[in-house]
Amino acid sequence: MSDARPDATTEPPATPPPGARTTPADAPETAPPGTPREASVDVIQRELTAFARRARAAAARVHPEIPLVSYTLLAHIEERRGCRATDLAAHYLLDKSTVSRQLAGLEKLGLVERRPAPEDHRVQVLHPTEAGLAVLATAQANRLAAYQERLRDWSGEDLARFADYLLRYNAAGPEDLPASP
Amino acid sequence: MSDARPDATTEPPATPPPGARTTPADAPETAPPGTPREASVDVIQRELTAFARRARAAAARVHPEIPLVSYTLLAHIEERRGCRATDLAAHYLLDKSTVSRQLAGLEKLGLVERRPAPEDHRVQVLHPTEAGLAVLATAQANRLAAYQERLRDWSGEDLARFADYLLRYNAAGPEDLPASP
DNA sequence: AAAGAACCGTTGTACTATACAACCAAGATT
DNA sequence: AATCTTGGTTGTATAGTACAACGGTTCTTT
Repeated sequence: MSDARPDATTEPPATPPPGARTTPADAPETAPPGTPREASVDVIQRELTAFARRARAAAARVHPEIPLVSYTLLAHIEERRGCRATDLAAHYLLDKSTVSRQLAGLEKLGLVERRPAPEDHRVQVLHPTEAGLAVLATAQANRLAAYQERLRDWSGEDLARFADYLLRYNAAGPEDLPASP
Repeated sequence: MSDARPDATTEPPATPPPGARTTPADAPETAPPGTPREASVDVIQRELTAFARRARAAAARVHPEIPLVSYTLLAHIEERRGCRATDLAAHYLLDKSTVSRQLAGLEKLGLVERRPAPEDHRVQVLHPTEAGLAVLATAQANRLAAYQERLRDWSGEDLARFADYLLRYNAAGPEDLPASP
């Protein structure tokens, strides 16, 4: 309660927007049994958006150590031991230049290492350094812990299903992601 | 267009991860029935993160009309007819200055209107203009349509449950959101 | 009532993330 | 060889954001 925040902590509109909605969805706080598809989709849209929106704001707080979004890239590099910059760009829908600069930053911080590929002399194979792995490990641990905490009260079944839904949602590919600003 | 993203799903796993863990976008795994809590949480964490990351990238494509992230703010203003700038800042964990500038942009585009409050002369009550409402309606429609498309194959039950999970997840409040970098 | 604290919003400054375009270097095609 | 293609870097520009300092307001306290 640091500040006066009368309206809110949660995204779902306190008051169902009267009219002006394109859908009859009144954004129920908890989806009742007979929720029509449109309503559910609307809620999903809004909630995912809310998540994405807040995620950015919260990011800095979680690992201020890694000053960059490039934490993600580092994670990816680690995940598949050794990858090219282009892979990262493709995977995250980023421009080559962006990735290039991010990597430059990571390298300057001593978190990644680039090695020329023996075969193709154009590519550089990226590897996390020791420091990179360490940073990554703690960051990951922190984040996972935070999620564990947040999801503490959930039943195992719900967790599994939620995870499943998310996988399914994301599996559709990044192309047409209609998400939040 | 020589995009940097020919495909995000086809990138060759330069070195396939030895473990069971793959990247969501590459290998949509399905959470097996007996998934332990930790695994589920891990998946949830990763998938939500992935979503957040991609969301930003996709944002511009969806509504290029509204050049700003401020679409969100506009939506919020509309949602609760009339609100103050500080509310927005608090709600989205943004700095006052950021909100101020975003609003300036929206105003310059003729999408919002600020009126001094009769009572308190410090505050300005924000209202969407006609144009603002229109823009918002179409943007919302587009986005919803995109989601509908993406979720086309889902059963009504799954949609309802997914929506429910998201609500539940987000309801915990923005404070400790441990999300993606 | 005067002084001070608290609040709302703007402006100055700075930095990150990002895109697009132009470019260079190394392979691949013809 | 000449030309396309691909991987990466650099130049330039633009959002979005934060932090700090500030000028008005309103509320509290003396």
